[in-house]
Amino acid sequence: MYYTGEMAATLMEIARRTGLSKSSVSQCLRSDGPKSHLFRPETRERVRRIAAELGYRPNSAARATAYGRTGSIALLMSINPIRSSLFEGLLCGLHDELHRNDMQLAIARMPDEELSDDQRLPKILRDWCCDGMIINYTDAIPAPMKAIIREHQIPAIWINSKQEHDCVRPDDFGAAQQIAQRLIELGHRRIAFSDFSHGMTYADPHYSVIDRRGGYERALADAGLQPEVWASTDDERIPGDQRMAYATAKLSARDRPTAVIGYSQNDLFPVHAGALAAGLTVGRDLSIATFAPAPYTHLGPPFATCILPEEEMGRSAVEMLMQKIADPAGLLPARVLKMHFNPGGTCVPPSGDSTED
Amino acid sequence: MYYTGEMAATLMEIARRTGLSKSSVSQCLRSDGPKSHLFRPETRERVRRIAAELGYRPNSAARATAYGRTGSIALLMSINPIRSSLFEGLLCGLHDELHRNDMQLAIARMPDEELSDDQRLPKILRDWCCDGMIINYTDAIPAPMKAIIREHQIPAIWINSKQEHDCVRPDDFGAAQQIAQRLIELGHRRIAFSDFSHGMTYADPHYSVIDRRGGYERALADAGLQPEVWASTDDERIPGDQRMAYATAKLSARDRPTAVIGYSQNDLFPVHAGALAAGLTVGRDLSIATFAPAPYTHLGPPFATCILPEEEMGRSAVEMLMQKIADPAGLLPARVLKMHFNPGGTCVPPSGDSTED
DNA sequence: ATGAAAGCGCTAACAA
DNA sequence: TTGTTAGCGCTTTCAT
Repeated sequence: MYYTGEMAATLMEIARRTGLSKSSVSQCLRSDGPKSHLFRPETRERVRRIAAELGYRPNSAARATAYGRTGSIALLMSINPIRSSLFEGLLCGLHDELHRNDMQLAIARMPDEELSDDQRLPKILRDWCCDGMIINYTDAIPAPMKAIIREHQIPAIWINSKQEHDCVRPDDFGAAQQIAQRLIELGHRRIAFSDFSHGMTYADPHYSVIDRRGGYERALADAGLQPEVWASTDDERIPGDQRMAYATAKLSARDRPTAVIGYSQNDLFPVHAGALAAGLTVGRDLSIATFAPAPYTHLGPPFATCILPEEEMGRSAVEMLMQKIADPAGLLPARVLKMHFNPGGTCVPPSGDSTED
Repeated sequence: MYYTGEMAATLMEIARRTGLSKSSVSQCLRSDGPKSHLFRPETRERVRRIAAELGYRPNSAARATAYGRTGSIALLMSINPIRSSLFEGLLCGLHDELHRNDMQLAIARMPDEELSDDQRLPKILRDWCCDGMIINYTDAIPAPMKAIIREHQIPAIWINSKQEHDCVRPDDFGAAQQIAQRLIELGHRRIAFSDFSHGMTYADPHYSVIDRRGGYERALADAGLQPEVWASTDDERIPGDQRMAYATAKLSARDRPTAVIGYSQNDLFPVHAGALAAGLTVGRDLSIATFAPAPYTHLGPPFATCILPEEEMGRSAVEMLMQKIADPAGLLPARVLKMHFNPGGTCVPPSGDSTED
């Protein structure tokens, strides 16, 4: 039943050794207990010491049974590839805030196939084993999942997704608009937007695919400029090994763009290489900018970057979830997080050699 | 206590409605229960139906209290930046195998500072709340963590780290050796190894930093070739914005290497760009290869890559952990996972224009 | 300042 | 084939 031959220490054992009762020991051991301050400091100290000697570890399952809260929340994700880069910071933020609340994080990934079969539901949905959920499903949200959460009124916060309520997400539209405006202010007239990975080839893309491009187009429209989008379409796909050549061609043209905004860093690498091939130096002859958790720094001057507020999103989500757990009925307004623009070293005025309007 | 005004359904409630006893209901509901097959199919069906109607979700805390197992395992990580790329596949592997065992994954990240202060230990170490741990600490392993795991004899498997026992890791040495041998077989005589990020600047680097370079050097030595390492040293740092220039210089020399092995993809981007700047075409004039979860495909032909067996590592770790939970005393021999080499499109014979020995 | 007792929801050994 | 009983380790209420 336990790891060792000897049983693990319990409250009962400590009670025996200290001559106190089980409930007294329980109180003494918890600094937050409703009556813990009623005990003599010396008593509490004695209890602590014995507990330490015995290597006592509270059985959190038993506590959860009695207390009615598990002390853990779950992060739900699709089993389909997530942008793992988004993960590191998010985890930090979640951890930070959870730790402040002395709670744990469980991770659950859901293959869509299994959700149809009730028997094979992930434990996390089948059992009652967490106090709330943070949902990182951005699209193609499995119906059974939503149903279960609704029926059982499980406190849940959506992240990285556009929802009216109980939701946190970065302001992708605003960020893209901001980048484009900065470039326009610097004097750029031809600004391209590259999104090789998505383009219009997905029926139901992540909202950021729409919004980043949307913000860019809005900024250009407001300034009376023509947008130029480099993206795969249903008619014209741009596979990985052709992107660099594509960029080279575009950047070799007489009316080439003087700046390129990439949907992500991955959309900028081929642009960077294409610029080199076209004889241009990024950060001098060509400005580039993108969206990422942190500026890319291994390829010359740091890429100008709108910083994805991953940590903040994690912290906000937990914060909101705590409120939701306290008051499951209340609807929380969506939080839209501003992104900070780090100009890095790749955002400069257009150089003289390019065609000015 | 519960989410809704109405209490959540319990075994007791189902017992009441079916006219059965609590324990009968418990057995009927679990297909794996020791006595579940003793009940009439019609009884079991009735119980199932009522449970479903009531929206019954087993309280896994209560179950854990009674059964003595939590049904979850924890992944321990440092709070310091991990290679997040390593994360996606690992998570898949862990999830796969855990799901087969109907278990859950908890994530815990440990800031080193807090570990000194006993009061602020992460819940995961302070409480008894998982059946075992998978440890992703590769270096600078916090002493209190090790102590707790040892004292409480918590079943634990180390991943991504060199340990004698209870450990799974990729064969970085062998993989590097394999890459180098392939290049040598192709006719390359000058093969460089680039590790801009680490080099010799860290006192206690991840074992792969040593082993990848080591495997490379061994292969070259065996073939009687001179190694050429591009790495930061204590005397000569190569910051991010100088790497490309560094590579350009090296690749412009008359006795330039005809192939470069990068410690990671990030070490290859500057090389790729440097090659362009030096007028070389990667995959024709220059071969490159590296180690990664998957070949990089957004920059011309896919990078030749030794595939990090993340999923397999995750699965193996869980598998071993299950054994360890069953028999905590037994020592499991370390598993060293072979990597598969995917030649992609950047591994070709040296072209004629380079200096042949 | 401390203890006794009841109960959380579940499992398992033993009866019937 | 089903019920009874006794826990699991903890928290909380109510006495003292």
